[in-house]
Amino acid sequence: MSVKKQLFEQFALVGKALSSASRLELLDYLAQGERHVDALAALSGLTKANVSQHLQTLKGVGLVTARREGLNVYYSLPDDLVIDAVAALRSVAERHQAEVHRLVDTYLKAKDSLEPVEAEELWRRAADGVVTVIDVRPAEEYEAGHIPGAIHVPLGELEERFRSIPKEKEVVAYCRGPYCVLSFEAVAKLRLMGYTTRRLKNGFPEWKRDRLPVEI
Amino acid sequence: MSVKKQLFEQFALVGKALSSASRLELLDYLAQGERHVDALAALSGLTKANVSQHLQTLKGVGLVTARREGLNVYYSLPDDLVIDAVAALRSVAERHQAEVHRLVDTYLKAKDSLEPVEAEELWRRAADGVVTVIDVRPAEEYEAGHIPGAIHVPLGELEERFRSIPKEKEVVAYCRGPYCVLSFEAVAKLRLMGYTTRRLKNGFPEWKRDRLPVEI
DNA sequence: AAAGTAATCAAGCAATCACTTGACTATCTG
DNA sequence: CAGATAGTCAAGTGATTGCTTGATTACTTT
Repeated sequence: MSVKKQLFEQFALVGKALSSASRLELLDYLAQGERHVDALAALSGLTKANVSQHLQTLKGVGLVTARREGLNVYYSLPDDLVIDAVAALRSVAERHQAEVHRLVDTYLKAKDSLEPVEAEELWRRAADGVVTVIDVRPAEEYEAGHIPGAIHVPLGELEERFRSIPKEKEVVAYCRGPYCVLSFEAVAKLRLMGYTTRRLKNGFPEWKRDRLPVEI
Repeated sequence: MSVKKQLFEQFALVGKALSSASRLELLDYLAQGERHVDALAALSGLTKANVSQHLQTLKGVGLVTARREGLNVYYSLPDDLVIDAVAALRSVAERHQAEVHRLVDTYLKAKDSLEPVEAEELWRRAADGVVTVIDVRPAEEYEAGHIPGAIHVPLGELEERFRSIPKEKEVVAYCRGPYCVLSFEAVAKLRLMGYTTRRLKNGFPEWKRDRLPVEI
């Protein structure tokens, strides 16, 4: 085997030692200070024999050091390199997890976003302030009456005016009715910009018909 | 399973991905730049299918990213966190390896140091300048004749004079003969000071008897 | 010396892993 | 469309791993 391969083999041994959740947990406890085997077993909920084996594995690659004192063997971290190594794994995992979450979110929202919001649900959530309602109809129609608190953003002006819409909250777009394409297009554009967006199931006429509050 | 355990499970996945010498080698190539599967297979000497599998593993925890361009899929490192993680493993491995080497050396030298040097071997190595020869007998005996190039360091003056003995070279101490304790004691003291030291198997009288060169 | 406690060792099991082989998919080119 | 190429998938095999159980060692206390 080449020298290079041998080197990587050595590094891999360290990786192998760090490839078990139990061992990482033990290292986490040891990062707080010296512990003996029974204490670690109690903290982790593992059997004593199992903890002992994990500690041997860690000791085998220099991730922990042992010191006997009477009956007890105290384990501890030899230096900060160990903490650095665990932290590095953590960073990679966290960054990747964040990416996974984002992807899952996007996917789920994409599915949900095809499901339009019911008027009753929208009213309830708007009252809680957890959604932004936007009206994408032409100005005349907006001025003739709209859902209370709705921001008027005609579809043609969406590109210039989307900055006024907070990105944190879900956005619900509505227009003239269930077959009005304006809100579909608004949702599509906003989603491309990174918004969580859905359509109101029906439009403003239905809202009014259902005796829900109207602002002029 | 507890949230905490789940977290460690995630970190462990990253460790697992880093627990194979082949994968670390692939990451090393990718650290130099984007590469497609066949190129990595050629560089590493692994089969294409195997490289592909390793890359899937790495991608699974976000250690590499893939980009398709025509027939080729180009892999690369998503960010410096990956390099940091590998470097952390490397550091731990290297520190530990150094310790292992030190321990093995100490052990081997300790064993060897019990084996006295043969006169013929000493003469050969002294001619090469790779050993320092010290004479620990009293001044009168040294002045009556000694091994050429030998430094006179009577046992009683060892503590004050050891600074004149280079630490890099092996030190060979001799005195009156195989049963002369002076050289044993000198060896013991010098080893405590960190020297690599052995005794000459026999002493100066035997050296002279064997017609080896003498300096006065 | 005997009893008791902390830790380790040893054997065994199911699960997982690395690697191989051969088939399959995706993409480009003639 | 057929043929070629890059990459992936799927199944199988031997080796390794994590954990359990019960025995053994190391040390202290009585």
